[in-house]
Amino acid sequence: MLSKKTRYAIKALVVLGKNFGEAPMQISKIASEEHIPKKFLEQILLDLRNAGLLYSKKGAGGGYGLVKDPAEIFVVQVLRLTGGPVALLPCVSLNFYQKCDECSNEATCGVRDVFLEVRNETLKILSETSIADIISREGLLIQNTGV
Amino acid sequence: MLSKKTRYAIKALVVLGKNFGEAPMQISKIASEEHIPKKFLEQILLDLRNAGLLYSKKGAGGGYGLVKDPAEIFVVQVLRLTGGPVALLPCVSLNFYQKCDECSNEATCGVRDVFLEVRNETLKILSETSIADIISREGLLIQNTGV
DNA sequence: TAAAAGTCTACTAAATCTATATACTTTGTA
DNA sequence: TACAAAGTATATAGATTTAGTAGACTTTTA
Repeated sequence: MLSKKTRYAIKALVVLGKNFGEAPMQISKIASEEHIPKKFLEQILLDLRNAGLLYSKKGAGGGYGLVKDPAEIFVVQVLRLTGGPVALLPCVSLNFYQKCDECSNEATCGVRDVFLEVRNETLKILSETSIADIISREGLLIQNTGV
Repeated sequence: MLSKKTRYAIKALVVLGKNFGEAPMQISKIASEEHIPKKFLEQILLDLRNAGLLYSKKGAGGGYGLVKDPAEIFVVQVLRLTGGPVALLPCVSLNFYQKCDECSNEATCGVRDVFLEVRNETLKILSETSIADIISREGLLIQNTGV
């Protein structure tokens, strides 16, 4: 399961993606629109800023904005920045690798092999899907459900 | 990430799968072979037994064994029995569904839509892969790595 | 110069996970 | 029949992680 942190980060980026090109957006606006605790969101946006995904502007009229086009920000990046490993086992994680301490031989572990396959499929989707894709999917879903 | 519980469960089933058709196998043997804390493994095997995957035999010469052929036990079942949801978001989980409390409209949520896709791919793999498959993969890996 | 808005660090409460402890029941066999 | 082997059941402790809160500080604009 993704942590709340990761989920909030994605949601915030989607909102900022819709706002791309406009004036920066305040934390409190994002927080209230997306029902995210403001203080928690502050920390998350700061992380994303320090990672170079967002710019920020202090003072009156300040806020946050995307540095890059939402089509160039991929979901997998957000997971990694917010500490959510893609893999289901530490021994198949690219960025959060750890040896399974109960496993005697990684190279011949059948369990690992299965979860390697899962990771590859997951990674494929998440590294091909951008914030812009999420936004356009929402458009399609709204059409299809007639909401 | 899968919990230790889930990982130990899969490992234990693989060992029992290799032993299928033989006399029941003791907890302590499985525990020492797979480097799993014995007391913890006891609980896990008991769960798997109560779920109908294993039979047990008390007393001297007792132990655990698979009820069904390892080819008929799928990884997805083990995840579910040991509380490891397949989905990365509660709102796309089939067996552990929960509404995202920050989400206003599930039907048109683009984030959800992406993780629905991830879940589908993951589910496909895990519900097609059996304990027997894991065992035969190990055989292949041993050949390929020349160990 | 006051208000708006982000920055930074620390802290806490709750939940969950992992593991251990203890006492009990059943079964086989010497 | 008694003892040892082995599973059953429940409780609990310790560690870690997660989610969220608090508060004091800095920058910017009007």
